[in-house]
Amino acid sequence: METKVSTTPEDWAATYRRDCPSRTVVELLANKWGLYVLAALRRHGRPMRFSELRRLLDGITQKMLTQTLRALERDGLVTRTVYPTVPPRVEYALTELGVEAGRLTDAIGTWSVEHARQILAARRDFDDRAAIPPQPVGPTGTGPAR
Amino acid sequence: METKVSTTPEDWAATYRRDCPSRTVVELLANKWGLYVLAALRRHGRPMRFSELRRLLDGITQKMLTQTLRALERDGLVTRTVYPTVPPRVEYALTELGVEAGRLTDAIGTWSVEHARQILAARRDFDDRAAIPPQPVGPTGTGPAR
DNA sequence: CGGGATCCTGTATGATACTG
DNA sequence: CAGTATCATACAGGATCCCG
Repeated sequence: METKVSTTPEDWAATYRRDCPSRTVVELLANKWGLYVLAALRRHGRPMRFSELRRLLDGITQKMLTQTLRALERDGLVTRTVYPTVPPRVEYALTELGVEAGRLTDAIGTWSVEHARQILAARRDFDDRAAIPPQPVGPTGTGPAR
Repeated sequence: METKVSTTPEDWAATYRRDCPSRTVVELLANKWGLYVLAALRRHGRPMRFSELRRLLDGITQKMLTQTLRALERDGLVTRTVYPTVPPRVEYALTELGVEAGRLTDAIGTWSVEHARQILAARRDFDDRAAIPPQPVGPTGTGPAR
């Protein structure tokens, strides 16, 4: 209530409908590679080459990178410029829209880094608690050596 | 304002490494259901019941919802409270951390709604351009009709 | 170098049924 | 109601090979 956004609860309800167009947009951003590519391009501040992105994003395959870039290009978040030089040279740059989206994905990336430690701690904690032998019952051994 | 740890380009580089812990966090948020659940809880402003979430998030299966909530709980973003009433009643609430994360995912959801029209237009445009007949080549297909 | 096209497998996700 | 357990499968994603 304290936050003043232009979207109303009614808009949100529509968002949750599986046929809401915005869902396809969310799903574009809510995918690790799409998110990383956008964040990387935004942080880099200038166009990047295909291989540059590939090298930066550890673990991404050529297929996934191509696929991701295509999807982003298709939705108007990045532009693809081909320089017909001898060794082909293709650069990807963010559009205005892409920069905006990049701000959001960048924020997630940054937040994740800043809270990774805390979250991983909570995770270990949870796992430990779940690993406690299932034996709360009975006055038998307080500590079932199991 | 939260303690803003100045992120440097070097930090980012680490982010892109597949073994960077933050990646697991990103992947928690960068998934449509996780994103929607967080956003929904945040927008709702108060705890929600399992079935409430299920009804709201059109298309989510009980399995996915459970799985998503578990993951969020594990990472300390939501708390799970069970009221041992006759018909079981379980409520999910955001933790402080969850509220923060929710701000980010909410932002993505909101942005997606606000730009869906524009993005879908770009998408149609792209598809149309791609659909241009692969060259109404004149006489005798120059290329092997495969 | 920057992909396109294939092939192939693991996992994510869905559908269904059962339980406390 | 709020799950857990199972089974079935679609699709994401990895590995390869090839081409302009």
